[in-house]
Amino acid sequence: MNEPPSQRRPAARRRTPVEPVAVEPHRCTPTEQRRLLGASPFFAGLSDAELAQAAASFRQANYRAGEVIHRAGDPAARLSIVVAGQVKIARPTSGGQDVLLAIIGPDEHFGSLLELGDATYRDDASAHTDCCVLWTSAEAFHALLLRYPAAAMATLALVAARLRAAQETIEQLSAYPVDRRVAATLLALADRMGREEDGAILIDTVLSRQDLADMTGATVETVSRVLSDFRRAGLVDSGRRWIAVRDRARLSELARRGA
Amino acid sequence: MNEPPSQRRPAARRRTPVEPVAVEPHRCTPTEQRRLLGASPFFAGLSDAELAQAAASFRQANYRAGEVIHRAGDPAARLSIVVAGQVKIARPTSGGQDVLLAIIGPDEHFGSLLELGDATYRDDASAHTDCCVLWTSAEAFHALLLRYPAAAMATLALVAARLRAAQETIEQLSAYPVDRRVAATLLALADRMGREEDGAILIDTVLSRQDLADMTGATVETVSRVLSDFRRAGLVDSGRRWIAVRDRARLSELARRGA
DNA sequence: CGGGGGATTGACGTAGCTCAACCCGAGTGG
DNA sequence: CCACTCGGGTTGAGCTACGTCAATCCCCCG
Repeated sequence: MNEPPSQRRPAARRRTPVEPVAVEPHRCTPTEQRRLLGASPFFAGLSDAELAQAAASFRQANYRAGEVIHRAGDPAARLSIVVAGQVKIARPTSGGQDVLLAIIGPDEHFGSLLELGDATYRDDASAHTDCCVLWTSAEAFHALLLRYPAAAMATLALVAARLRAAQETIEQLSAYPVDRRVAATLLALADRMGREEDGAILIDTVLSRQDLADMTGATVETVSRVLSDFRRAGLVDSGRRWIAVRDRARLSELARRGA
Repeated sequence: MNEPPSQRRPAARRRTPVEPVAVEPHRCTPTEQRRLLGASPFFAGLSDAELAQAAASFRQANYRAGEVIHRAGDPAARLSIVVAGQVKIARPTSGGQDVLLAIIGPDEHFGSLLELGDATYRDDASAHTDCCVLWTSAEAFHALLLRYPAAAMATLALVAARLRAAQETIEQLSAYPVDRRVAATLLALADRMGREEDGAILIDTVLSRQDLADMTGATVETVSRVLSDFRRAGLVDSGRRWIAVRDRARLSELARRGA
């Protein structure tokens, strides 16, 4: 104890704790591709031969953080599965602000299900981190689902899970004030991509106030105020583009029953 | 012309125009049941033999308007397909208010997809009108989907459509003021269950201000004010538990670009 | 004809948005 | 290695859309 003051970090540590996650644009071999697809929920349980066949219709694409993958209004041609990194799905609104609908991680899909019957994408997709995706045409994916019922069931499960999450969001937006929505969003993020970091759960992705605002239907300023309150109350720890949950129990209490 | 004044209806006609839709609790025969299932998107294209087999796992239930079908928190056991009438899916919130997630009509499903992995229902379901549903256990439905890939694809399409609708709602709640949300909701309702009624599109179901408020994340009072404005502007016509769209074009303009 | 539930309207309070100033940590180029 | 810059974050001071509370109205039913 009695460390030199220069070594002690302030009550709320404001320096970036980790973050600079860089996925080097790996180019995977066909074998690697097959392995990745086989490990994804979509094609789990396929035989090697089937897997090879399925994998044949996929191509690979790498994106740098921030790069646009497609824009709302573009012809909806592709179905993509994220292999590494994260993809941000945001819906532009007529007011200019964006609504952040999802951050898609490994083994999750985005893009066009033929089932949706969409002629064009409704959302912007961009690389939230450096990332690598496998993609195929909407038609080819449809054909795969018809051919491998297990894949169709897996897709159904994933879409159903998203529907459930969307309904949760609707409930929140309809019925709860901003602080509760922020709390709930932080908890969800911590569960999906939290990492233990000396006593707190660090949300292991770059996350700006703007992102959080777009996720909760609030403004940057309001989110900033809410986070300041949370920080003062010892619920979270936060800095430039990072947030850690410090007191999960109390935050969860707040998310469920309000301040 | 020059009708006796007693015969002329006021500018905004306030008497119930139609509404009292009563579905007499019909009890359908097994044959009838099979026909209905065969006509539904789920089991379209099955052979007669397959259809008979699928239909065997379904039972029938009739409810009177207002009757509770299941409550949030009940063990999630059933998957139901609406045959006639409408079912209201509402999520109770911790503040006591309800969020109206959907009004389910004929050939649509509600309840538990096994895929969701829910142990309990998350929503209340109640008969919005007198209605008739065919139901089966979540497990049996799951088995049917595995057995008939076409049914799985149809279910996927329906769930995907709901996801799209939910995302639309999230966009609205996040980014647009109440009047636009109400306008958009009225248009959607008019499209789904509108009926031509002397120059206007009557939304052909009982619809209270409270229902509309629960659909748009607003309060009864606000919705009432918005509707009064719409009525004064000649956009809609409304009365006790009914609404008709009088000027679709302008209402749609308002829904897209704001007042 | 009376009762009751839905609807309307008004007065008022406030959560959260807007606008604006300012701060600060992290790259960047000299 | 330092100074500059710039994007992200914070904080404050109004303003307003919408919620709350409350009174009144008016269909529709018994």
